[in-house]
Amino acid sequence: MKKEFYITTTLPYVNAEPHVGFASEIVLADVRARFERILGKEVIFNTGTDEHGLKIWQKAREAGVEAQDYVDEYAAKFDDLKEMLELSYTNFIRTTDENHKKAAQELWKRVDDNGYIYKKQYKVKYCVGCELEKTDSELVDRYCPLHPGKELEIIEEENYFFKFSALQDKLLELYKNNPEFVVPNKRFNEIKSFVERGLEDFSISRLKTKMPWGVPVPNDDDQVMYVWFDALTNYISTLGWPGNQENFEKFWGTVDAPNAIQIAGKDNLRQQSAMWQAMLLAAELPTSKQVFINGFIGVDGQKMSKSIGNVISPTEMVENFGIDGTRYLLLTKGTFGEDNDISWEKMTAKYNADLANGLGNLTSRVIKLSENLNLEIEKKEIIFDEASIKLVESFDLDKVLENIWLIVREDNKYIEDTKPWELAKNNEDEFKKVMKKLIEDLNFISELLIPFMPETSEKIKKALETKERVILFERMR
RNA sequence: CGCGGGGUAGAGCAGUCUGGCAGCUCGUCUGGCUCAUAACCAGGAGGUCGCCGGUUCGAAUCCGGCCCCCGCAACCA
Repeated sequence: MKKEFYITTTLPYVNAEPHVGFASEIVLADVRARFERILGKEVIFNTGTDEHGLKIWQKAREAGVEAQDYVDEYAAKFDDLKEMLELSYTNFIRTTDENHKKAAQELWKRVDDNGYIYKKQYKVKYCVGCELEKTDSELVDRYCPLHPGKELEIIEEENYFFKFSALQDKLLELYKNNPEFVVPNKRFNEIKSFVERGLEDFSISRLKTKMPWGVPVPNDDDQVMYVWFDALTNYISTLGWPGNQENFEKFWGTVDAPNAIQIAGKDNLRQQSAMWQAMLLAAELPTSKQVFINGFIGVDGQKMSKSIGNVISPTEMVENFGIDGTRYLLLTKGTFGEDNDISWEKMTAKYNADLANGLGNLTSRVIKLSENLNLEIEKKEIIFDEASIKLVESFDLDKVLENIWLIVREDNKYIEDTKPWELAKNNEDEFKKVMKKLIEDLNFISELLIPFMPETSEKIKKALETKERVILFERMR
């Protein structure tokens, strides 16, 4: 079995505060990364920030600051997530990093050398009122929603295009040869039918005079790369590609044995499982091994949005539930790949039931009962069984946690049945026997929790050692 | 006939691929317990599985039709 493991999240675009959907994505990746380390793999866990493009350029100008200063500030905010959610990522790539820009240019050259890039007239609709380009999807009734009735101008400019259409067969072959290339299956079906319907080439550059905030196109001073082409390259630039070929093959893999696991939200299905793979194929590089597509998070049945005012941020969650509480809630909010629904009310209920009353209270009970005992504990070596490993590999982490919580229930019942507080008074031997099982179970739980809730795992171990009472999760009103 | 997802107990969901007693968590009701974070344990109530039809010994599950809700519709992270 290969000893190296590679996983990457998508790179969030730095024009807003970190979104809880991204927090969920990166926590899932974190658990997987920690898990693979336990299995003895050398892990590269990549994340970072996507920092080029029109929106950022505009925002920086509005704020009256240099674009680089603007993205520096935001990139730091995203890097803060590491501490906030106790993440174990090894790489944090920024698309404004010099080595990344060079990699993006090299990828461009290879795609170009293989004949997949050409120049074409590109028509854009331009709203004079906003002084902005508008896409069809932004229009309402053929007009700009901010300036209804005002005819849009058609501007033509020459852009570079990527021959996405020429990669259709290769993509379909990739999908055919890898029946689990995209998970869950329904998303795989979606992208397959999208590709089968036929692909259109897309523009991958912008005129520098209009939008200079991007990676310069090789051998053309007038154009910069369109943000997607640049940003997607991060997954390999983070490995030192193209300079460090050895590292690249070790982690990203080879054409015969791809090794990269990607995780993304469903809004990224096309970009990650079709566009990016097509770019790799065009450059004759190995594709990803597997792309996991997560659903969206809604609040009380509604879309989470600023205009509705129901946004739940990861920062607020950590303030309320702590690091591991937040990790637990994000991991157990529902089935991977489905849209999940959250709310403060539901999260508080789950937090109280599972963490405070469940694991937390059990720990208190056991610690208190074992206060005056000195027992030899058998440390269990086995961490996860085959079934659990399978669940982790398909990101069904909620089910793994559910199984761990079965032990919590079982032990609560065991305490109820054996009444150790009575045994302590009249049956020393039996008391020791009962406590031995409970302590071993709790120790076992703490082992199992390492990838999911590293801090809690440590706290339980420490409590078992020192016999000092500990409130793992304060009950909420 | 644009593409896709969903409709299962008061709430949130699993189960549908591969047909076999309708399940989980929360809430609720009743009882028990006192080691523990007003925590814990047991038992109960609660569902025409969106609707109609078909296949089958048997359908939440397979097939056909319909209704309702929600995303996306390509260069938008």
